Amino acid sequence: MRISMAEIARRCGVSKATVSRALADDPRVKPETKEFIKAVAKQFNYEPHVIASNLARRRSKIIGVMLPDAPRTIADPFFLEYLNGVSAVLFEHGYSMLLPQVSRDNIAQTISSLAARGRVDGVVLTEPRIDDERIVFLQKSGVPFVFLGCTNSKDVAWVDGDNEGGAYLAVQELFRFGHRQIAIIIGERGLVAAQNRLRGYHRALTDLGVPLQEELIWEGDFTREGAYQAVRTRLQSGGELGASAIFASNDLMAIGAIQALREAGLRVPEDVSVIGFDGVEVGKYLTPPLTTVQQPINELGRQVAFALLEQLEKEMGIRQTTLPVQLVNVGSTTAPPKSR
Amino acid sequence: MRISMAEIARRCGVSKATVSRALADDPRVKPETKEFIKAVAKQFNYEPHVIASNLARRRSKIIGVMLPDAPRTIADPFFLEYLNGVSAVLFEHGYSMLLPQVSRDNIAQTISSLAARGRVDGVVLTEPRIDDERIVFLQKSGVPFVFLGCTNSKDVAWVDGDNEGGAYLAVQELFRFGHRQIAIIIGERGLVAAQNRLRGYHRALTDLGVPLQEELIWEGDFTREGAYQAVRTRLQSGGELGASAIFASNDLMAIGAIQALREAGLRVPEDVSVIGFDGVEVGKYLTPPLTTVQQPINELGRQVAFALLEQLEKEMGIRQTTLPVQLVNVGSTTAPPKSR
DNA sequence: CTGAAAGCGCTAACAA
DNA sequence: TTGTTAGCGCTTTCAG
Repeated sequence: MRISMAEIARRCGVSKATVSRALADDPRVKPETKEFIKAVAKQFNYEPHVIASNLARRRSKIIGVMLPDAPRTIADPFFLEYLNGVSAVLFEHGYSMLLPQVSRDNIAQTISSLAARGRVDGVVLTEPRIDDERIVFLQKSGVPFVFLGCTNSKDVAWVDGDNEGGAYLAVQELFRFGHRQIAIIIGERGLVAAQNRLRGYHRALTDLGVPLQEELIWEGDFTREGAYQAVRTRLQSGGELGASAIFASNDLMAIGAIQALREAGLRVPEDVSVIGFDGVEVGKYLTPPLTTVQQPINELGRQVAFALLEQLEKEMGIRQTTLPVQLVNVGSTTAPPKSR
Repeated sequence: MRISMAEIARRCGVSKATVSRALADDPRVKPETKEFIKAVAKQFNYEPHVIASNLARRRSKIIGVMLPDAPRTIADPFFLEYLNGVSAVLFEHGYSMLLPQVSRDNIAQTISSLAARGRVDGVVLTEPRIDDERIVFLQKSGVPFVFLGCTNSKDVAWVDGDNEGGAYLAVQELFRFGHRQIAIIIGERGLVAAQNRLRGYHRALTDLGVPLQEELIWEGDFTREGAYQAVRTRLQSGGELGASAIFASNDLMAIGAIQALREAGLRVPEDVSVIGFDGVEVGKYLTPPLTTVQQPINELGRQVAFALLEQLEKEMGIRQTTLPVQLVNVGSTTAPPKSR
């Protein structure tokens, strides 16, 4: 227990109110008094009690940050880079992050205790699902919130990379290389992002005049293991992949796919081309580096934070932002199809 | 603004105190009253105001978590896995995490505002430096704290992997493969972990009767770029590496080293063997998977949290724990030296 | 420019 | 078993 504001006030011969104002640089305090108080505070190493201050102010200066469930989070470097962007902006503005533990089956409870009065000033969420139930809870609670990833609900703030456009780019690039049998490993159905990337794939093929083939749409769940299994199964059963190129809906799945291909003796990109989505650091560590649709991951985090702060501090309306994506490392894990 | 405890009390025709007790399951409250109050609270969707409650209780139920500076954090997947372990345990016990932004030059300020009365109940820190100045600040502040990584100060709680032993294992394994020219890429000098891994390297060579060679100790900083440059420089200047095997003090550096080697046309492990340290997920994604000294990363996080909770809740003394490490993927990026 | 006083919403003696 | 009474440490009207 260290010194309190009351104590400082006593030692300065002024009231608590004056100390409070002086430390907040309120212009109504006489300069000399202010200097004096500040000096005394420094001398005693006074630090205001944030909790009490927040209680009086009716705010917490804490933002709740919801990441996907544990298994995804730990495996996906995307979220670390994202988190870094979020936290950088939040801290610049004096906010701290609260990372609650969430599991799929107690969403309602997590949300409501997170959004409980006074606990957090706002919430940022990731990976909206189609008709995400969290949205209802949050709107009811009245706590401002922003999603990383576009939602299909109106009146919800979000920031997202151009999922559909990115997928389109990837498929187009594979087509340019000469591929006509292009498979997609989709992400967990139910996630808006997975849906949009699939839509980009569809649109590209249609525009390019390539007939859609249901058997080239492979189920994945955004994890490396999922994609690994998806590819492995195909190679084991038929022996033939049926595709000369694979567009994986995220980098982790691209990595899993590549592993499965190599284990089966297939070379990347000589035998099969692979493109990922996200542009995580890890992709650069591979040999060769992963060809992928790069999202500005860190910037996504920053923008999410900004969007929330605008709601909190500037009382601006909700904002929906899409950031551009770009293809990187073209020709690294991509090449023309093997001629027969 | 939702309903308050006073309001619930009024509606139940009891005092705030009784409501408070009822909701805390205090046995002194008559069962019927308790049930009734709980029912009313539920009906109104009452959530206690955590901040106020904590103010009254003189605790925050928040733990400050200090990670290394931003550039390291973002690049090193180790910390995400670690963080997951920490947070899991903390949340099981009702604590939240606060991740402050830290930079090397405002450590004093960060620590003191973090440890300021009431803000956090305890702090967990990573990567102790030799004679770490944070320790002094923390001890002065009186806030309980635990380090991930052993310190050279007495009376400090910490949890660590067996750095020296792990390094010893790695070198021993390379020796078994027949290597005699074993280089080490060390971590940032000043970090206790870097020092201990180097010590293990020394001890192993000495025990194995291999003469120490200063020119086989390469400077690194625990980043991929640092190790990449370290290896690259060597290959460019002399052309000869001077080593048939490399022990990198962490996985990220092993990855950087491998990149530099491959760019120079050297194969891993046929031409040069590489062993890392940590056992991060990413290592498994490489082709071939990285041979490394695996630490129980998630468990390290859990133990750090437990050690702190013991101090907080059980008033147990400080605890120092070392967890075992093990070599994994032997023969993956390691092989006998090339015969000439 | 400064102070007094009234809370913020809850907990915890101490009484009853 | 319950209520009363003080706070927790700070901010913020409202007077002066």
